[in-house]
Amino acid sequence: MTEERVKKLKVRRSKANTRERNRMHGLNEALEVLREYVPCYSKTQKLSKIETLRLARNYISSLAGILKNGVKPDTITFAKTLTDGLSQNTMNLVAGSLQLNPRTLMP
DNA sequence: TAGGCCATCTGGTCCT
DNA sequence: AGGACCAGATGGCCTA
Repeated sequence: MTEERVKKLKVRRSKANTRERNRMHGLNEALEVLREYVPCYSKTQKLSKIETLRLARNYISSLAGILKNGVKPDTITFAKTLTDGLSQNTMNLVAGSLQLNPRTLMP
């Protein structure tokens, strides 16, 4: 491979890295917006990416259930649906935001 | 100190 | 040829 070719490939890789970085920043911005739409949003105690996605999924599921049945569940049932499959830490945050004792969400 | 989370780099694949 | 997207690897930081 000629020196010129190697140089060209390095430049191309460097540009690709920059684009990839920007792409991931865009993805993170979108995730940040999503964080604001799910319960227990906090600027100081941010949920992890995976927990944000799981909570969003549960939240959508809860809201869909309310629309389908036309009945609003009690707070504990609502909170249990929201925290299904989430970490203990996130459960505590959700419980706090709904002014519930975290113990009420224990399995 | 181990495990979780994250940012970044990288090579592969697909599309224009 | 070059850009977008993706998944794996790696190293740094934080916390239980």
